[in-house]
Amino acid sequence: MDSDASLVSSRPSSPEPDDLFLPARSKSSSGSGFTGGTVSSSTPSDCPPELSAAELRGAIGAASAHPGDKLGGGGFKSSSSSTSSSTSSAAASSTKKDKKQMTEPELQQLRLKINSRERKRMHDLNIAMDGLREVMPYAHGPSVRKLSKIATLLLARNYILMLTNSLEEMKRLEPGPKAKKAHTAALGGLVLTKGGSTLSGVRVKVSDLKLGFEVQETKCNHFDFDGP
DNA sequence: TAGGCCATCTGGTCCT
DNA sequence: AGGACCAGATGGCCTA
Repeated sequence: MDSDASLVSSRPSSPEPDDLFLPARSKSSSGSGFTGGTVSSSTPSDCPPELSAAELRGAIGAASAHPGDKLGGGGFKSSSSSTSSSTSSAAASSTKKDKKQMTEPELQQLRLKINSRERKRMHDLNIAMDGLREVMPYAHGPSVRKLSKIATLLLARNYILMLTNSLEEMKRLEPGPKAKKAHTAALGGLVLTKGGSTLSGVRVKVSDLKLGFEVQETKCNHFDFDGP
């Protein structure tokens, strides 16, 4: 059936979305309840938050170009979907005709092609969602169910707010040598450089965010984006 | 069994 | 014109 059913089956003991929707601003400075380990920013999922749609598209396309449509073999309910990729050229040619002039099989081929594209698009979206899950301060592992999509998004939002608040708090502190280094590195990982073309990565122990956390530089994927 | 979550299909709209 | 994006509909799987 669902090709991803196995993934879904390992559902997390997801916190209620309402629970995730904490007023992060008011809580962030109090240490937070996150229990995750380290957060790595070395994956494409830590791309800056203000990529344009086109840029995001390019990044996703580069990162998740499916070599061959495995979806067709995924065993979905539509028995005909498995032929979609192999017949895309025929469908493409048929789309050049007026739809009213198209025969039933041609219309069907076109439909299959469109369905296949949509499947791929949704899978890319899920890959990005998995990337987001990976960097969330939440327990990972085979025995732990995945965060749901809505929970992932809400948790990510709060996590960003918490980090932002932590940075603001650090700014207020007298910057000693260690704090200054941490501050700089954290900024590098979280803030876009104006007109910049790359993003430096940091590795932050979330549990230490409050108490002068460790920062260790890591390699980071490069993201091309247009500065404001 | 109800409800939550998900994948897929589908038609419409927007964008390049 | 073709592809990307979006939202509604549908049906399957899983858990309480």
